[in-house]
Amino acid sequence: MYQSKEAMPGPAAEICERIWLSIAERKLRPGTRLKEEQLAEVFEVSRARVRQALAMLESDGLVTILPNRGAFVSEPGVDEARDVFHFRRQVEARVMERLISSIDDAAIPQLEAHLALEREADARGDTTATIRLSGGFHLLLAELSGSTFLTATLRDLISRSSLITTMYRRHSNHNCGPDEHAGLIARIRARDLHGALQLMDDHLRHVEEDLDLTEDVPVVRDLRDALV
Amino acid sequence: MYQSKEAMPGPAAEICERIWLSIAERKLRPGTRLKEEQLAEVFEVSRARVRQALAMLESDGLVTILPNRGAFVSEPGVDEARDVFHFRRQVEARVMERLISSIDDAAIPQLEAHLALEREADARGDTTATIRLSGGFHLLLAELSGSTFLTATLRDLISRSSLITTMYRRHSNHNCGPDEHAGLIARIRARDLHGALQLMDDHLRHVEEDLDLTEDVPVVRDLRDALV
DNA sequence: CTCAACATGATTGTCGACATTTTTGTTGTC
DNA sequence: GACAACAAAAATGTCGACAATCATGTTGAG
Repeated sequence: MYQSKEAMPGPAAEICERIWLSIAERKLRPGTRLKEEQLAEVFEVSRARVRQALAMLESDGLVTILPNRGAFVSEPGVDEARDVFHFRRQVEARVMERLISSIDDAAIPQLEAHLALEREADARGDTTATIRLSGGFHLLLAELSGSTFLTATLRDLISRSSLITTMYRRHSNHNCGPDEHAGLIARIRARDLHGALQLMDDHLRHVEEDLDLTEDVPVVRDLRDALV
Repeated sequence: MYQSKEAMPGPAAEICERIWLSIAERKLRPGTRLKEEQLAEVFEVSRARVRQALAMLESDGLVTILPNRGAFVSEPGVDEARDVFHFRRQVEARVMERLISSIDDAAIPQLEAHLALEREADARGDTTATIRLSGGFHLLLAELSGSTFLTATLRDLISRSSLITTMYRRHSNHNCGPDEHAGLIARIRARDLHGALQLMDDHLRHVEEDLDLTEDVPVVRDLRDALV
């Protein structure tokens, strides 16, 4: 879990970014093997860079590295998926508590500006940007709450949520609509903690309910684990 | 935040371990610069190894890496310290909820076995082992709760708590006594959720109150940040 | 024909050397 | 004597080549 957003090894972060985007766009499907040499060629960087990037992505839970075997796009199971969403609801609740008890009015415009970006991306049908900005909204909430820890944790959770969403979503991809975000801003402005908590919880459950978490897809990466 | 305890680059983990221990033993004080070459010489490994280890320790919050400047033992401020403890109380509460709702009796002996180790270390005055085992108890609780996420998060929190404790502790180092852990086991065995939550919260507050978090020690690492 | 042992190819892991950046020390000028 | 520009030293960042490991394909004995 990287905490400072921009202080990490700059050039490697860009590789992360592009791989992340490819996963979000479903170009890279879960289970796909990520060969270092290949990535190095595609991105025109050294293999060491790729290695750094993969290590970061692993700590974000997006890829799984098997020693001497290679890196794969993670395939979170349904139990892990539910775990992530369950925990995320808790964390976002804590964020909201802190935020409402400490936010000053000067911060509200930041939220509205972000919301505007979301609506714009949504309007022009830019799915990738929508997913990204949607997570960014929640992350912004955490940053404004002033807790570096909540921020770091939520950042991790959002990455995983995104991957889970791309794996298990069944309907179209309204990954979490800007409208509900607008409602959250309204509650925050009114310092309505109870309402905000309620809406946030509904919001997150809504996202989870859009997923098909009925059956586990036990695509094992290592056959040794399959025949146990 | 590394999740799988043993699946990380094995040899590098050992370096982590030893640095971690040195920090816990207060051999390495917060703010100390960690030169890669020097560490490589001491541990008789390549500099690349040291680099890996430092990257891990950074993600655990124990060291801070400034690009092109080097790695330093982190110096969490009082606000960050309170943040960590506050969040940790929340996480440990969630752990306890899950644990008590899902634990089976076969797991109890594991807790007791761990407690025995703690008592033994405490009895022979092995401070380092005591600190380590004390954190390990809480981590074991998380593992038994079955949530990989809670476990990973708590693991991170415990690392930071340990560093904070070494920085701000004022009394002797009864970092969190085995006796309170025994109480927790009793509550768990009795499936007494309310009592367990209460005791856990007291326990953690107790640890925090033993610290001197009155004044921030603004030891800046980069002078450029000091004269702003 | 089956299976085990071996050889081959591909991929990851590791290390040492070089380039870059920062810091420290020196010199020279005003 | 103070300060700025420059030079030397040290530490970090980066890269390419080699070694270790794993998967695959082949061969040969039973």
